[in-house]
Amino acid sequence: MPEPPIAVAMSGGVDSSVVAGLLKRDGHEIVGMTMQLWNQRRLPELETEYAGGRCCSLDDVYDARAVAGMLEIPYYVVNFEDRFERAVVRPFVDSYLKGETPIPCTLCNNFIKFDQFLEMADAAGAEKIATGHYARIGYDASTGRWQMARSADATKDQTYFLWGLTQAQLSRALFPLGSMTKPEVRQLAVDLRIPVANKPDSQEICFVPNGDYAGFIDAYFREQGIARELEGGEIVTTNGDVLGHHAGTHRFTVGQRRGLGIAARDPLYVIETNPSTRRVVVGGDRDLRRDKFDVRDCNWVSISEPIAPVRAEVRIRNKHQPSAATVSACEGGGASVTFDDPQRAITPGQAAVFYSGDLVLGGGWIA
RNA sequence: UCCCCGGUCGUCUAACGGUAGGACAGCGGCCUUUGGAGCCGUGAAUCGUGGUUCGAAUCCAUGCCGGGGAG
Repeated sequence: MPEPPIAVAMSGGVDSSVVAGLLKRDGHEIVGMTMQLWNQRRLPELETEYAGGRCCSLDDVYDARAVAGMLEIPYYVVNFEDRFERAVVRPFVDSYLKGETPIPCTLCNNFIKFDQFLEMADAAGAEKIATGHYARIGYDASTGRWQMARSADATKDQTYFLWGLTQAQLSRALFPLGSMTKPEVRQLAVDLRIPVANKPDSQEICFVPNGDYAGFIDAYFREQGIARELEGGEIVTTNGDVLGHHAGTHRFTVGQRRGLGIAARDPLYVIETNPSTRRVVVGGDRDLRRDKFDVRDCNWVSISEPIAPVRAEVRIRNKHQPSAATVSACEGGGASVTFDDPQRAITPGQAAVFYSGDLVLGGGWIA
């Protein structure tokens, strides 16, 4: 009885190509799939001549197909554009207009890569899916839970974007790169004769080609034919003194320094954005620090929802050094978090991920 | 109309008569599978005109502009 195939999500980049190569080398039956998530030509006004390093470009599909061909595995391009727009792009836009700062990568993981892609794997007869994410998954027989831990390569760890995965999703996911370092992966790519071994890592929001997310939001609204009223407003201090004007609160996020255009004795940072008053509040570095905040829609990963407050190291942005805190789960699936020491720029819409050492306890959305 | 005070990078602000410097803002790069942050680099000024002086942002005269004053 042959084992069912493993569906490998192949972006055309080094990491997922190595995953496919590794599993193939180890004798697994695999099927390669590339998710088509966004048509880069949809908003032509955002086109740049520099097209590398983002998902769903024709070059990336070409690369993925070439790797699959070299490995002699079945390969499909699956079109998830509708779902991607509904579950990722629109929430991303709405979030900014609400004065938040979204994380599209986490939504994409929750609703695309570990949801619709699993359905596609079912259709291909695959029980497991494998991706090039840097994180570790394990099963704890004593609690009966799937656990997630930070990757061996701390600099590449992606658990900040994966905290939303459910037990059901984790039970079917394989992260073969979680115990490797990036240099090892690149070396492996050479050893396995993967043609994209030297391709640069992707970065920035995959559906925003030039890094100008505000420009994307504007272009998206124009494409949808939705006219927006004037969005400019005042830039004010925490005391309400007007220092200047801006062209839309969605162009700012908490902690932001550049782009304010206001000269002061010391640097000014965005403290909060308020779409209803169209005000952007600015202040000094010390005005950014807070120790207490709430999260909503928690997902508990390696442990079940705790009844008593738990001590944890909490990360509030991808490259944030997790910092000691107490986390108390609340009614309704949220939690309140209190850092031992105040942290800078705790931003609504971003995620807070709770760790115990390398173990991902869970996470939630900052309210 | 008269009398004071003051005019330096985009902004704020330094410089015994001796290379006009800094901060903030801007711009560029690095970093980064979110947005920020951070780091590195970079352009940019003595209100005009005369004069004194080896040498003027600095001293003198005058004009212009801004603020304040017994009309």
